[in-house]
Amino acid sequence: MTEEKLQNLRHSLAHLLAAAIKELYPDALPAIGPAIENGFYYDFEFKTPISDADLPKIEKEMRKILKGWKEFEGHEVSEAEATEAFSGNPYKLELINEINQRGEKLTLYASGNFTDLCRGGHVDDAKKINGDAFALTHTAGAYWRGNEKNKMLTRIYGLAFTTKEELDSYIVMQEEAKKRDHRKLGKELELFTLIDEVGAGLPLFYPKGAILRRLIEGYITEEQEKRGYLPIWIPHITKGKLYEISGHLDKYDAMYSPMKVDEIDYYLKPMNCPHFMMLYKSLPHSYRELPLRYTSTTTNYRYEKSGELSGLTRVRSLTQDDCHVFCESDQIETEISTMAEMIGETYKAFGFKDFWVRISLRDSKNKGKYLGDDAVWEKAENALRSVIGSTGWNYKEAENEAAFYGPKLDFMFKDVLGREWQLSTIQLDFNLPKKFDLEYTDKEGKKSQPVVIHRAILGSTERFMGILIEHYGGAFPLWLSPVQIVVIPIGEKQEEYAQNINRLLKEAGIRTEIDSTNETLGKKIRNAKTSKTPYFLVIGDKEMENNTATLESRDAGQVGAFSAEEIIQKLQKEIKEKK
RNA sequence: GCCGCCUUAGCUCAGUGGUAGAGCGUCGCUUUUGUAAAGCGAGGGUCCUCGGUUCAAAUCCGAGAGGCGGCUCCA
Repeated sequence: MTEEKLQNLRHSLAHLLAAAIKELYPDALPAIGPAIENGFYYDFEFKTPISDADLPKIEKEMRKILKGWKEFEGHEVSEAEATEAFSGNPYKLELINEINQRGEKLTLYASGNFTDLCRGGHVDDAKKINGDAFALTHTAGAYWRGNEKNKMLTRIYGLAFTTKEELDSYIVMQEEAKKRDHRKLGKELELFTLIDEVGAGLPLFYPKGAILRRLIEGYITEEQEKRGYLPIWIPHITKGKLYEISGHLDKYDAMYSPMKVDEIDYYLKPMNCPHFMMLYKSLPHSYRELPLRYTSTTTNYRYEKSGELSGLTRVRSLTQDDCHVFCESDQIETEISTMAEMIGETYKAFGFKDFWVRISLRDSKNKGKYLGDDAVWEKAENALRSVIGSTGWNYKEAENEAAFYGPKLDFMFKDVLGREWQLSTIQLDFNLPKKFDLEYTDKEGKKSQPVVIHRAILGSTERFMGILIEHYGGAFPLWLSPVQIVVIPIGEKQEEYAQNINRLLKEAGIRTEIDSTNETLGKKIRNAKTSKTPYFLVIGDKEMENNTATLESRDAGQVGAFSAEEIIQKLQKEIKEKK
């Protein structure tokens, strides 16, 4: 079945859902019901609330109605006719009005005794809908037209495929994906946790999680320093004055309430840009220093709405690998190119292939609403386009998506449940240099204003970790594994010898753990495997006699018996290659 | 924040108005193990919190906190 036909099938099922709802809840008002990835949804205003428990009943009704359906009959109607047909339904009336305003034709589609306002796109014969190949999955609240000022409707989601087999295999896939959910693995592998008494959206990291964080952040630090990026450090609380200058104080809504220190308001920092600006401003600068690349990996605190929080992907304490490059406008393209190259290398190192880039540009028809010089905008937008165009990455240009202060690139990823998240970002900022009155002395000896490029590769360490955990399903490559090898003495007799091997590995910089518990070998191996550690060593009498240890790999099974030196060499070689 | 669901031992979860349960983990003893779970025993709970109904509440009702699925903005 073609993608278009599948869309038609799904859209037809949305109609069927609405028909069933009208039968079961005559006073419910249907609003809008499109086809989506893997299925469909329909939004309704219910007079009495329904919940997931009502779905089986609705599904049953859908199958019953489906039997009486043949084809979808469409016909054009006048505005008066349409308004008449949907009087009492403010949602449909709003849509009718808008369609009419746009000068488009109004069409109604009917099947059985259900009629809906619709632009078309259904299966030509309702018999083509397989009653076993769809399923209602869950209900959710959704604001009318996605605007929180509007009424909250009840959305019913459904899955739909051509055959029951496709539906079943999709459901099985979802079950498998749930096993890789970073929130589940975070607990199981002792990486991080959320604690009620600490607060919502404030994750705490166990030793293994802290090591993983350090490895990820350390990688970025190393890559940056190779390229002439300079570390800075900034405090986490700051006078309100700073945000008055930056303009965030009355515009930024995710700031925590201030605390009084000596009668003055101090804020937890929700972003780092103003501090970077101040540090730049506090020294005189020459064109010879540019581009000046300041970086800092530092935590921000943002008040995110409670309902928005989710594991590590949406939190209230987020650590950014932040960077601000101060440069001349002629240097924009080279700087962005370096950034893109670093981002590409980072994704490769962490095994990320599945992402796309959004290029947010200004509204070309309304250039007046943007801040900054037209020529600089032009340069910046072209630089973003040409750099991304030459990488071969998937990208979409999004006109009118740029901030008023500059265009940007956002790198988008999906989590195991198919939700999209932004990680890396490159943003031009023509506003802050002005607000902070930044300058440098140019070649002619005159004061000039630098361009600021804001950039984060990880985006936030927490979110990056969430995506990373799911990407590997917790089975990290050797260089990223919090524990790289478990040393397993079979019994007490080998304990001392095993401790010695463990020490040699540790001294060589290998992250090890020794399992000295009073358990059977089988149990110790099971524990090593369920912890997803890349390697383990078995040490019994045989190994002791030959001064070796038996190496087994998570991915490749038994490797063989080696001396401690050989094992160290093997692991170090693999770490170097993979990284 | 809003709509819906959920919250019982460290973890996964049974338990629908009448004295709080299981498996795993933890601790102790026995066992000293050769490639995915040894045996026995012990300990562990303000049943998320506060309030209400009831002779009696983990269970029913209300409010709050936290988690989950969505909606708008964002890393």
